[in-house]
Amino acid sequence: MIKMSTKGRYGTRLMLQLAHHYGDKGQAVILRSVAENETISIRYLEQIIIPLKVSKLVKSIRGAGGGYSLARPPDQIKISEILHTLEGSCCLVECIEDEDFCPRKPYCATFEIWNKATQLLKGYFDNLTLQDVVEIDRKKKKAKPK
Amino acid sequence: MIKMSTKGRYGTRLMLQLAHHYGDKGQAVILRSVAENETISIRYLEQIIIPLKVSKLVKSIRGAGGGYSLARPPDQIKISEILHTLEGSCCLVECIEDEDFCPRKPYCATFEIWNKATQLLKGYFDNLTLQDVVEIDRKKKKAKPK
DNA sequence: CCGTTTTCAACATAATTTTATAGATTTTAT
DNA sequence: ATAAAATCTATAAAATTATGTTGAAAACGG
Repeated sequence: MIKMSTKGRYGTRLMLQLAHHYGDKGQAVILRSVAENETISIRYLEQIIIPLKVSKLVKSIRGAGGGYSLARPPDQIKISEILHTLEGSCCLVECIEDEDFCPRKPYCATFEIWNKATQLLKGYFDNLTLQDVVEIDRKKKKAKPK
Repeated sequence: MIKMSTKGRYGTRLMLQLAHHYGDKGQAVILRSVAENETISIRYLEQIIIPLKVSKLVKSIRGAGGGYSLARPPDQIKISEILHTLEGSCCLVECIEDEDFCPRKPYCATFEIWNKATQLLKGYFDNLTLQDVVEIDRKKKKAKPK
């Protein structure tokens, strides 16, 4: 399985929840409600949101009445940014980003094919914003309400 | 990191080695030589080659003078077959292949985007054969010999 | 034909990373 | 003060990655 880690998947869903409330007044979303809506452990979400905060994709407000919110409008957040933050990158193999990861690179044919596949993915996620996903979500919920 | 497991990566390199010797007379390749060429533990290669054998991508010959060889010509082995055997699939997320994996599917926007990304990858690996990779390899070695 | 070597085959174990949970602390609004 | 919420630290469970040990089949030399 060429799989995304749970961090990337859960993190995107978390960001999607925040995106849905972006612009609401008094809009900070608390992790507990995300945890309930998405049935993900709140403790795990805490670990996931830290890097999102560090990379300035979300803001936090502490204390009662606090919570998290997007640091920028959803149409200015690329999915590739989320993945890059949570997965390190959206590369299929480390040797693509990390120059020194593997000495075989200059004569490695498999590097070429993983690299090409990675470019395909990157191209897709670079041109996809949180706003796009919000719209997919709304359309889908409309088509099949409840 | 949306990463391929080492099984997929090492396994492809293993298959590439076998492909290079396909057609040689007395061509069975021993794992030890693959292990040395690719600097991968021979024990780990043994674990990787078992599923490749089960799915009939490689044949084995036991005993002295034995080894492994491709079960079909390299231009008739798709990279997607190798990945499917070793990774379970080349899906980014399990919910794409496994119907029952996640109940959120009917109203999950992220499913849509992981699915689309998976189709991109699948399309690429479905149209790429071991022979293609062998040619990339030969071209690369020619360009920068030794 | 017999034993030795070569190789695959099977099983068990160890190390590492990923995934997930738990408890205690700090900050802030009311 | 009190309660709500983020933050910090630790730990546990599971999967992935890797190694070690022994066994079994086939070829080969004598």
